[in-house]
Amino acid sequence: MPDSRGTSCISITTSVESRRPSERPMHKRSCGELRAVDAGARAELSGWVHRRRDHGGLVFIDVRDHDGITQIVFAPQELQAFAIGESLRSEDVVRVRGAVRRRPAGTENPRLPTGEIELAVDEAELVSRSLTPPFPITGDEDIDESLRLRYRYLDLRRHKMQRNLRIRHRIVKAMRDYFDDHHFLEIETPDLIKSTPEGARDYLVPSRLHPGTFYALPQSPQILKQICMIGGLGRYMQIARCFRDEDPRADRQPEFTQLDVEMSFVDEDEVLEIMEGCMRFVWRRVLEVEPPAFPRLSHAEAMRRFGSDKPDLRFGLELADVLDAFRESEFTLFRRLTEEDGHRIVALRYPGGASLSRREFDALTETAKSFGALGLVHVSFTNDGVRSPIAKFLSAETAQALAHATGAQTGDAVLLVGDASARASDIAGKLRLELGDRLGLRSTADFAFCWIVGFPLFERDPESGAITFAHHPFTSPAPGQERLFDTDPLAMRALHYDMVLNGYELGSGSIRNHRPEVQRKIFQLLGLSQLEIDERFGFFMEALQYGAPPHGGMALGVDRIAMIACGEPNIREVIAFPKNQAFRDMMMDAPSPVPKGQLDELSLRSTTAVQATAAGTT
RNA sequence: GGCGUUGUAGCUCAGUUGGUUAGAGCGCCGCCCUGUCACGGCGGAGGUCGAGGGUUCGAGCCCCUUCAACGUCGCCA
Repeated sequence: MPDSRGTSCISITTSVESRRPSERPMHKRSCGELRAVDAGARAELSGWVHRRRDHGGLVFIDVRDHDGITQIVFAPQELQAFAIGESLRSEDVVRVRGAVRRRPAGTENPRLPTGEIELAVDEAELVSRSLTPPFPITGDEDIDESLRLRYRYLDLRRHKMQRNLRIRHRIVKAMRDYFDDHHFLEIETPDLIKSTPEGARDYLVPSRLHPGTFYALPQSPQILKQICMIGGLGRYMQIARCFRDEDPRADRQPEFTQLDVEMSFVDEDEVLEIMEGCMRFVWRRVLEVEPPAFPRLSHAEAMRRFGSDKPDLRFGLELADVLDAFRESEFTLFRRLTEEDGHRIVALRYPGGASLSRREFDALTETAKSFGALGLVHVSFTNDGVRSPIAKFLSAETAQALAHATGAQTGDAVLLVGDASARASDIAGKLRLELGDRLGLRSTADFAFCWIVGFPLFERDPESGAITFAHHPFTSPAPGQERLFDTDPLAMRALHYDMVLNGYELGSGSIRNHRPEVQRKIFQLLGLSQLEIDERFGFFMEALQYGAPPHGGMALGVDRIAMIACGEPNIREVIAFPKNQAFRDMMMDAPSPVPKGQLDELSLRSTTAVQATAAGTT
């Protein structure tokens, strides 16, 4: 008896899961499926009314489902069906049956995959009426985003969202397949964990059973995946939700998804290799393009050549150092910069920039100022010679040196930014991106990956002056750096790496500390007392003392990867139910007040009076 | 939290130096139409010009306050 029950269970499951089109009842088809070869067959279609074209005596409806669009035709001879056909309106749900037939010669629609055929309806059922939608589901015009978010279920019907979520699915599926092939285990880690107040702010969840205490939602599964390594699991991956209670930014959600990876007994090269292999696999399989090998740049080199630690390598226009050209210059503003250490004068080639008007250069200068520049010097190389506001201070040799350093030709301009090194790099880096945009060099169809390596282990907080970690406190120093712990920690380099695509940081990773004494030393340098280390990370420090393997890994932002792959400017376009820029869910209206009784149960009392809604007062 | 942009019909938008009854396209409603596919034709309904206050004989337009969306900076293992 148990056997037969088990068998029947399995057979039900199997039959549902394997209902591929060919095995469904003969006439049930999707709206993207029918072709000329199906002419003559009977078919049943279900879907939404996409468009209607009512000719009085003949009604054409485009029916849409997840798979595509098929034209169906209602003729007056079919009395009952025709009455339904005439009554159909946008977004009504309809189920129809009839004969598939080739369209009359000359009326095929080459823009539809199903455009050679149509369904002649003889049986129709109005399954669901729709109110007139607040915005059109057809077409791809931009709709006010708050409307789209409020009626997300309608927005999701639109072609772009269907496409984007499909691409996202394929990306995540490819990631899982890749890591499965490489013998990784997908392991779920808990969402209710301990608050470890470093880095970002935690979301807290009050405990009913333990009044006055809180769980935290994970900012990332960092410690848990390291403990998986200590637990001997070898190779871990997870498509993980992460939660960070930071202030809203355009490209940020309070909860987001990471591809989280950790491996034991590996060095930096092995992690880079496996992660690069993953992205190349995903791009090959989902986008059918083969990205070139990822160049590796040191952090210092990226700042020097591109003015950014996440350089956009889709185009050149690299930063050129021209400090030396101004050592003897009469242009005192720049000559002074040469007289003390720590300054940069960066030259940027602006192809075709010599044709810009004075007014346009003024506007560009304003842009530079918005990046933090004190000013912007431009030098134009024209047929009539060199033109520049500082022309009278520019010797022929200096102009020549600028052209040589940047590769500027006649017709180009050179932009000059002089400042303290870090600021000059930053400003010039942003100007470079501005030029890339103006010249159309940042196509969403191009993909330029790279690695940034050789980060410092620590940096100085610009406000407090305190030493803080550059990545996170579990990052291992590079080999041989440990002797600097007590003498010059800011000079220590870390086994930390970033993956960058098209100017976006996709994520970062590191080799972790597996020796408890090194981990303790780092916590101490960050200013944690022994007591604080025990309270916050005691369980972790203890775990490290039971034979921790060397390990390392990485986390990549899935939302951002999907965004770039889809060519979208915003991660909200690749998330089914995103929150708006104020982190509100406009469909559900969250966050919202809760009934007082619910707070009482949690031993909570709000210090802010919120206008109670109907739901909040019950 | 700072700064910027936007807010006019269901949607996307126009609206002149402040001037009489606020417009267009699409959508919606009605009638006509048997080969359309952004169908077509005729007719119609639909507006607290985001909200509040002010200046003015008169405000969609000018001023102040405020709300919202979006962008941007601060912030963000």
